[in-house]
Amino acid sequence: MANLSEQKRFEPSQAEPRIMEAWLESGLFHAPASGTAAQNYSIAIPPPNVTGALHMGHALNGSIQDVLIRYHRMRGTNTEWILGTDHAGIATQTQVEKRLVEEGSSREGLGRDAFVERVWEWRREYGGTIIEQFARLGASCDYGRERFTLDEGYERAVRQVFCDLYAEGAIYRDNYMVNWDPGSRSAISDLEVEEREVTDTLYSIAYPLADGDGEVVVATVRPETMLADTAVAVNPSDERFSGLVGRRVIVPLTGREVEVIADDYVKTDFGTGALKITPGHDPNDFEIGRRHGLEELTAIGEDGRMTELAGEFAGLTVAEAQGEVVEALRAQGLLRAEEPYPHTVPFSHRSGERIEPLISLQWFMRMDELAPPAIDAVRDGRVRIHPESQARRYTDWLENIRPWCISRQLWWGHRLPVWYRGEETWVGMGEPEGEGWVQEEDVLDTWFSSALWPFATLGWPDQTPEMKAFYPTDVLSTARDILFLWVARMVMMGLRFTGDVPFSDVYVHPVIQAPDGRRMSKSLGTGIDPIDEIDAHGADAVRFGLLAMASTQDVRYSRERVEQGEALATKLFNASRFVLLNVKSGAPAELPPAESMSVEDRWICSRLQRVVQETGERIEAFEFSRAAFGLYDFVYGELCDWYLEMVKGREFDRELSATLLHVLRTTLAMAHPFIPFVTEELWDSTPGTEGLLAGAAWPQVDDARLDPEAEERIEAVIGAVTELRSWRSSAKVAPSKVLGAKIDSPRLDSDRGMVLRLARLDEDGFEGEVTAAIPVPGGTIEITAGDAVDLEAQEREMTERRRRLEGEIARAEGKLANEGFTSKAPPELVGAEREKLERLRDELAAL
RNA sequence: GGGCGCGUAGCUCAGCGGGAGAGCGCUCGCUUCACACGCGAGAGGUCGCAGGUUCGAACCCUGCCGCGCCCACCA
Repeated sequence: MANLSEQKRFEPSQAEPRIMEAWLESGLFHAPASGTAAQNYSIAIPPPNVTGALHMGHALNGSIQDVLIRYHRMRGTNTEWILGTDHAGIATQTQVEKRLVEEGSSREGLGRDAFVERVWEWRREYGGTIIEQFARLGASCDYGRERFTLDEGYERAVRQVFCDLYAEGAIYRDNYMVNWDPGSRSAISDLEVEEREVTDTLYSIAYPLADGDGEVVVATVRPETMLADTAVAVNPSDERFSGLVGRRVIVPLTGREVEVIADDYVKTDFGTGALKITPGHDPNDFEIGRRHGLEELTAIGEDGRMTELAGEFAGLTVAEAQGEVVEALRAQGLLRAEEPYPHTVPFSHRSGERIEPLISLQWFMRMDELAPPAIDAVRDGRVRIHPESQARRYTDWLENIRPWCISRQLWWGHRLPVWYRGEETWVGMGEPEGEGWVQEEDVLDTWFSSALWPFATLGWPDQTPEMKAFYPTDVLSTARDILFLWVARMVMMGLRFTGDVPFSDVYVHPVIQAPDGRRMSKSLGTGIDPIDEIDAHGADAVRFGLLAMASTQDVRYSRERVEQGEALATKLFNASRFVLLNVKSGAPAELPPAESMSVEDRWICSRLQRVVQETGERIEAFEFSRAAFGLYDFVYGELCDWYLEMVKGREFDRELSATLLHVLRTTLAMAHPFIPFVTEELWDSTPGTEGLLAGAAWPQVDDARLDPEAEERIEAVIGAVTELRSWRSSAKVAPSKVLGAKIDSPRLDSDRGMVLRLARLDEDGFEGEVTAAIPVPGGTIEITAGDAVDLEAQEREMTERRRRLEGEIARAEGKLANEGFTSKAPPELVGAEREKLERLRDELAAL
């Protein structure tokens, strides 16, 4: 460590890499796979995308998890933070494809095997980046046990789960309506779809009756899909159409005759009351079609272009086809109305393209048997969600869960363990015996493998020592947006395959928004790179800042909070310097017995006990913001502003040295989970420490050191000094000027020396006319200031004081005169109010 | 359309039934022998609006206004 007497602040850039290395070498981050999960503490990190870069959410979540991990490790628990990355199917494939296009190549040009090999290369080159970025934060993950959702063991777990679920019929293949993403050319799940507000045109189109006896007018925003219409539907109770049900109409442009059917889904008060039914291209129509056994036609292909069914429109894009269809209808005089129509439309979360609902042959997973146990686990408290309000979102979603489309038409991911040969289908851990088997081309939705994360990372399906030691994990800390995508699915899979919940607590952390309140996003240009912030302010500062921001709600990124953290690190550094440069060498490692300690020593120890206790409780209650501020307040307020100042008048003997060192060591240990680097650095220079702080014990709370008497006395001293300083400042007394004083307060009697020194007063100099009498706890202090005081300012100050006191007295009197208050409020409160009134009157009299 | 949350000092946020708080910013003062990335002292708020409950409301209830997020199959 650099020379303490010269360095005036902690230098993160030179200290952090060195300290991180020491931590890594120590092996402290690696927990032996011994003991049981009940004894041990473990967290599985939400695996970041392997191609990703650290964003603010990661930084916040990393800070939160590291506080928990470091705290429990210091508590002496065998603690493991399971690390790894996610192969992130679509995101990664897109990124590599983009690179290929830049090179003038393409996925198709390369072919599947070469492409996948190319992605692995990419992963080898860039996959370590985000892990290194986590390390910059000081995250104490087990870097030696890093897992990847596509590594060999993991793949085995995925296959096992797939095969088991297939065997029991929960996984099946079906022609079904899916969200087709023309951007990634793949089906995606409901959760990957986002609704956006769009203004389309609502067209009213006349469908002539087949017998020539009139027409039915339907309303649609997608006229091009009429080419695949197979019915027109009306509400059975709609009298306007009562005679029509069962009759046939002609779908214009196609000449196809379809039936008018009755279905409750159709609203009578919307549009024209008649609905064209396109089972092939609309999710609702699909449901209606299945209910009525309608034919499912396809006019739009997976390439987003019209199929042969579209006749003259075949080959056009959907948008082009819409225009042409409308023109053709207009030409035939069948277009009855067009009006602008704002509504919400599904878009792909990944590619940003408009979803094309299509019927397609996909693999699905039934959720109706997996969901109820996962609901129960939260209801009966085996999984606790914090904050509690999120639990309802979780259960609501699970209660309305629908089949999950798990196949993706991608190349990067877990290829389904399914083989076909003619009409035969084989599902198993490996390729079947015999010739001619062809493996399914599709891969699994990335979230399918992520759902196994807490146990697949520990060697499941084998009963490994790691499984025994760390499963179930303790806490899962994550952002709100993946409560369904990931958390709920982990609970379901965990219960189904291990028989146990994957974690006992879910902490849903806030979202950090951009300073202007918008979403932090790269595309909006609103992102702030945590690594830049670490470079500028240090990892401790960023951690503290993020934790301080992380109250229960969403919050705008506040650079000030980070700077507050930076200031805390500097403050702690300088306070430590003060202690370390002044203590006597060879001071005892033990705290002196309370009987031989001065009142301020007993006070700071007492306060320290309380803050240690509180900090631990707040960490365990996931109240990180309160914990961080509590720590800050203690260090700045009680420790530096008061205790160290009080101590300055004293000789640094062995006892004081021992006390100072004890207080320093305890403070460093307590602060370590929040600001690990600076505390580790200082720990190294502090006598009486051994080894790394990261491996040291969390401070023992010792009730015997609680000292209400000392707390009351020092409270009085602080109160008096504050009053005196305030008076000095408003009376414009030069800060360095020592004034004469006479203390008249029994409460301050034993501690008069401290009061005098901190307020720059001197009892021997008390002579001449009394300039002011300052009310202090327990009495007054008279001051003789001679001409050192600005009399006018002093008089103004006194008048102002009197005015304020009179106001407060009036208020207290009013309150006590209110019979409702004296008779109904708790007696101790009324008593306190009476005492207060008396005290205020005394103070006024003293003035 | 439903659900959740938020509107408190110039800014970002705590507080959630008994005398309005923090950080930053602002003003005044201070080279006080750890720290000027510091220290001390201040200014600044009808706690979104309107009702209600209560002896007492920023805090509980109702309504309204504004903002955000999530869920949802009216073409």
